[in-house]
Amino acid sequence: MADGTSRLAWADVAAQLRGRHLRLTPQRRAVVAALAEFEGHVTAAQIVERCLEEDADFVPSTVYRTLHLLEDLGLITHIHDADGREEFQPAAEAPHAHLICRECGTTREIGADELGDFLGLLHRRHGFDVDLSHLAIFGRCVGCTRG
Amino acid sequence: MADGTSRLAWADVAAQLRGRHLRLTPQRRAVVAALAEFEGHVTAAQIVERCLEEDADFVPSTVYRTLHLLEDLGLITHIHDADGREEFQPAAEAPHAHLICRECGTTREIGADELGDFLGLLHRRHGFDVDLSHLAIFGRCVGCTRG
DNA sequence: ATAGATGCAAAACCTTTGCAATCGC
DNA sequence: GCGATTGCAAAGGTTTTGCATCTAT
Repeated sequence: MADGTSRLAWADVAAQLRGRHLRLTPQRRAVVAALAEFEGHVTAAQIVERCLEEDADFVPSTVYRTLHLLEDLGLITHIHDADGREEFQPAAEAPHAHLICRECGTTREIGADELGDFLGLLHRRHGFDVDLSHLAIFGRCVGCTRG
Repeated sequence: MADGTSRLAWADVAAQLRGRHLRLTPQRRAVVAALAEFEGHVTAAQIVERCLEEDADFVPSTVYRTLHLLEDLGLITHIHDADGREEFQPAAEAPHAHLICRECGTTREIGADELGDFLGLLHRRHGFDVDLSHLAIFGRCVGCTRG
């Protein structure tokens, strides 16, 4: 996607599941819906909470299983946030990294194009292929530096 | 440090502690010694294990408390590894980032000089000051790409 | 002496797992 | 119906916390 905002496409989820003889259950719908709602980086806990609002019978293990399934299907990815918790995001068609402010916790996306030759440099120099969607860059954001 | 290898200086630890009326206990010595031994990125669990070898009376909570204290003092920093566990390292005088292979788990250090204008770019473009020592870059290393 | 540290044990947290029951296909 | 999926409940692993005791300064 050009604008950096990635959405989890229903069609993709359905297609992937059917293609592998996996099932589209209400619980999975709910998790996907929750992911779509947040439109960005979500903690597993946030998904659990959202799903519980919808249906009190929801259970965390199902959420985790679903999230890991979606990840296996290549539909979402996860990074670990500043506190070490899993934070999921739709697998963007245009992969992007995250700038995470250690002071206010704000997360901001930046695309590969904003990294300059960073990726190429690491590849040439170390033969290292960066997994951009798992790249969490910690530091201080503008606001906190000025404030 | 110029060579990228950072050591935790005893003098710094002692100075910081005394300056704040904190105490240099045997347990703290042991943790610092363990950190020095590994000379790099260490898991909290590794420190605990090492300390237990020295003295069976060691207790994990003390290790965690000490590590967090050292971090507060600015002597060490930590990142979260691929599994979300805390991984500590001496606060390098020459800060460096880490290349972490998601396949084999190998970690490799790279200095600011190897990042090209990456840091400057983020600063100019987003006003974002990267905390280099918390930068964990995930991807595939040379070995795993070739293999 | 006295504030700071430790050990212990328990809890908090996040995540995973086994298994019988259930339900989508 | 069959096999995938769920709920439940329990366990696993990591990190934190309260409190009485101890100790470096």
